[in-house]
Amino acid sequence: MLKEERQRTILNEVELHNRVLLTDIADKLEVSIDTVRRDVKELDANNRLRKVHGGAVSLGFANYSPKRNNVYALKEKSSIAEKAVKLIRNNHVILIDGGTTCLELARLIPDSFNLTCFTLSLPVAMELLNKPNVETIFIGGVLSKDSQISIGSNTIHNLSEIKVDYGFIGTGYVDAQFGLTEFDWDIVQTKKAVIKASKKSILLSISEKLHSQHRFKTCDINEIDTMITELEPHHQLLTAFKDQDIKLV
Amino acid sequence: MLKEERQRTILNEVELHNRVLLTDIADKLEVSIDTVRRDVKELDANNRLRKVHGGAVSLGFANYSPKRNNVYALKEKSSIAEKAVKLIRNNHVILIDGGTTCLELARLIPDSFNLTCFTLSLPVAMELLNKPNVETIFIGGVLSKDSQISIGSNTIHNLSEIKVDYGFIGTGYVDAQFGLTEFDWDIVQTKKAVIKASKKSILLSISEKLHSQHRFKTCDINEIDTMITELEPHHQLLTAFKDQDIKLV
DNA sequence: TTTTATTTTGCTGTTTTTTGCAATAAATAA
DNA sequence: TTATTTATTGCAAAAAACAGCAAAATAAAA
Repeated sequence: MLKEERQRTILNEVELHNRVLLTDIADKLEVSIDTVRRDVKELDANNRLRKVHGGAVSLGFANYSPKRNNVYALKEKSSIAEKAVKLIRNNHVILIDGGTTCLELARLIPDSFNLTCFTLSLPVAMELLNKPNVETIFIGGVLSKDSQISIGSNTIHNLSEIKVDYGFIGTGYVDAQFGLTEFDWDIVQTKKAVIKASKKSILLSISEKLHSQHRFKTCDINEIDTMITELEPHHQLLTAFKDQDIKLV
Repeated sequence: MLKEERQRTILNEVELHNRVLLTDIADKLEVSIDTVRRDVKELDANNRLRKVHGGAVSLGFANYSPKRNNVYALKEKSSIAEKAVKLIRNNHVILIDGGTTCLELARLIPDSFNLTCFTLSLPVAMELLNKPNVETIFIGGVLSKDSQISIGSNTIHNLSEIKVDYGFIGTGYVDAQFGLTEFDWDIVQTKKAVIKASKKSILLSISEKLHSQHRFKTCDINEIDTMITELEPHHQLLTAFKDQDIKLV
């Protein structure tokens, strides 16, 4: 039996079942487990599959990554996300909201971080699955087509049963006077639940969104513990928030 | 024996079996192994085949999809998904499992269909969000990195509270005797819950997965109502399933 | 035809690759 | 935690590849 044949068989088996055990392969091909191990190692090095403890998994399954070609103000959002990541400590339990800024935060979480992450955003969840040491828990519910997050009573109920260290929330509109507001009533209800589920709420908002408001109110500004923008904390645009009971980063 | 003749024989053998062993050829042609080696080396240099340690493989075999962005056996899976879509009626409430075949099913749901779709697969949910008339509900829970679906007790509990018309499930291993099996215990528990939550369970499986088994059992074959493969229902590979209380499509 | 040059082939010893085994370390499960 | 499974490492035997050489076969020239 040629090595190429063996490797082809291994690949077939992996593609077919998404995951295989080295012992099964060794058994099937009637070679020693060391040989299979070496083959899998080689295939892994060539990016044909991914080697895991005890076996191998297909790549096709773990490759999805949301595209971020056309993210508005990506630079600002990245800088916000960078500041946000600095707040996170190992073994924290956090909750990440939807939106591109939060997605950027998820993306920037280092591979080494050991975290438990709740989220109700589909793209954020996808991103978190790529982090080897993050346990991801999706808050289920009816999915909003626009924002790709869970909404509705079921979501709110699920959120009512958890309490996390930090809740990172994005928002539509922020104003020092009127607080956080949104265009969509369902989203507001969900965000309220997110804030309630968080010991500390961290608001991620680019400066453009400051001093704007809309129809439905999520909460007052002082219900938020920390607000992160791409600006320096003492920037003049933020003076209106300085008086409030809120930490600026 | 002419060199041309020998090389022709080698090529024939490679095209027929996709591979040859140098020793076999030397034996068959009654020449020294060095001669065969030299022939193969020459054929390799002319790109007629690919020389490997101990023998040679056909070109197609060697660079079989080096960087495949397409799904394994996509053709078969699409044909299964097409058959599955035909079972769905307007205003049905359905539940779609994970896996590439189920993802293909989600993709093939026509835009005109008015459905309520539960799912525990992240990629399937993403796909369903593109369907204008489908209300998508994600079953939350701990997310499995490998399979990108919700697993764990929370998922199972959530599933226990719904009852859908059709549950479309993919599976790792299927056997007429041993039923549906998986290699992962968590997945098995989840699939059990999916079957329980469905008035009718539809199994989607490409024929390659038939007559294979693994460690943990999901259920017996007769707990499934309908099995869809890419084969005709009367294909000989399916005879073992004909005796069972299961509908073949 | 005979002689010479060239290519092909098989053989020998050496080097490299592959494979399985055993001892130890690491990771996972109970 | 302890016990069991899986990984890693080094090693040795076997198989294969390689390089060089000489005999045999073939082609070309005298």
